[in-house]
Amino acid sequence: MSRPTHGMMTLGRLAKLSGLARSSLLHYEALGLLKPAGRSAAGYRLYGETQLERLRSIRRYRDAGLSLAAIAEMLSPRKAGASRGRAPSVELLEARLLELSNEVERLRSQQRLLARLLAMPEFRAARPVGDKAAWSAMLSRAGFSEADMRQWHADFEAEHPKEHAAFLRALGLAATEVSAIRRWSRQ
Amino acid sequence: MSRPTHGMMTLGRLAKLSGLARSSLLHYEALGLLKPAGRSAAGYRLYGETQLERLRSIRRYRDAGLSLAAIAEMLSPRKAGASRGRAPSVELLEARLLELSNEVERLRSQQRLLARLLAMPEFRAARPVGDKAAWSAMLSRAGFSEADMRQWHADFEAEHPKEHAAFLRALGLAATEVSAIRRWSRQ
DNA sequence: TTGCTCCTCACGTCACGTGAGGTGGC
DNA sequence: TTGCTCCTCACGTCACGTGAGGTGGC
Repeated sequence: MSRPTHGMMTLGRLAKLSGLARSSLLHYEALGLLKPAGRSAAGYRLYGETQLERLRSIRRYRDAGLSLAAIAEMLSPRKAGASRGRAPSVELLEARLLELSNEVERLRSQQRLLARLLAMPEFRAARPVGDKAAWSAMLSRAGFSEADMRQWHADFEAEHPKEHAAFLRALGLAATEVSAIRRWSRQ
Repeated sequence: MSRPTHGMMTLGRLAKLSGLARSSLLHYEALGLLKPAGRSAAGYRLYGETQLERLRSIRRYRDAGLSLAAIAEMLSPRKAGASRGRAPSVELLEARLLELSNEVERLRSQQRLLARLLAMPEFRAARPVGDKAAWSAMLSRAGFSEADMRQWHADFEAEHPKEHAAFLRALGLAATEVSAIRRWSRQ
């Protein structure tokens, strides 16, 4: 019961799989939100799929802005007298909630990248960036990956083509470079 | 200089206009992020358009996930030697950042509503909701306004028509009610 | 005069983050 | 043996929130 069973994982492993910090998981445990399935002989916390699933629920609700106290309330077994089982409609709404979380996460990562770019003194300086290579280098220093750059230009071009062009010209890029980037953004 | 000038506003007024809590504004002041333009004879803080603009910048960056310390760093006047003035490209990116903030806010409000709906015991109960009137009443108790309901069904129908239909049936609505809601969602 | 807003501390809260000091497993 | 992960306190941090006790303006 308290020895490592097949499929059991330790705190660090669960943290990695769930994408949460170890300190968060310990915090949830302190609040009574997430208990290990058991302990190893050496006292290590051991978790199973059940806990991972529960953690995913916690994340969904936390991402939706609920307080941990409210989540604990939601996930606690219903009081006596309430009908048992889950309504099928619950699954659908939870799926939708997850979708919203993912979309928010996508937008937030764009925000973070943009903010980092804006925070760069070289970018805020009044003089233009220069050419395409200098611009790529700056994006890279701001933490943009190759895929981020591509995605970012593609979104900009798709949503505001005129502003995208104006922006590239304002950077000091030559007309041929501007066209090249825009063509590549539309592919 | 410290008397109420035309266009000056007090703490509460600025809080309302900016959509932030008064305590947040006081906190920003304690950090040196936002200083009043002056004080009234009675000691009231007085703010002008300059401060409102600065606050909007703070919000944009905060919404993008920057810490207040990082924002203070960004908004502080550049060190000696740096070229003065703003690059025109900065404006464009800040506008984009604002757009992203607004979109995130829209999604987050949907999340909050959904989470509140999911938290309702009546909704989680295994027995179906019943008819259209009961469903509307439940949405209303979850904090949905008339516009929220409309928006929510419209999004659901537009993005996942099949799931929307399945969901409405799972609520226990009659086929005619399901069709009515879907038609109304597509208008 | 009533009711609302403002003031200044100071302490509370929420969701973690960060060591310090020590033990366990490939 | 080395390096990594784990353990348990306990205290720190970030961004506010919440009074307490008092003054100001229509």
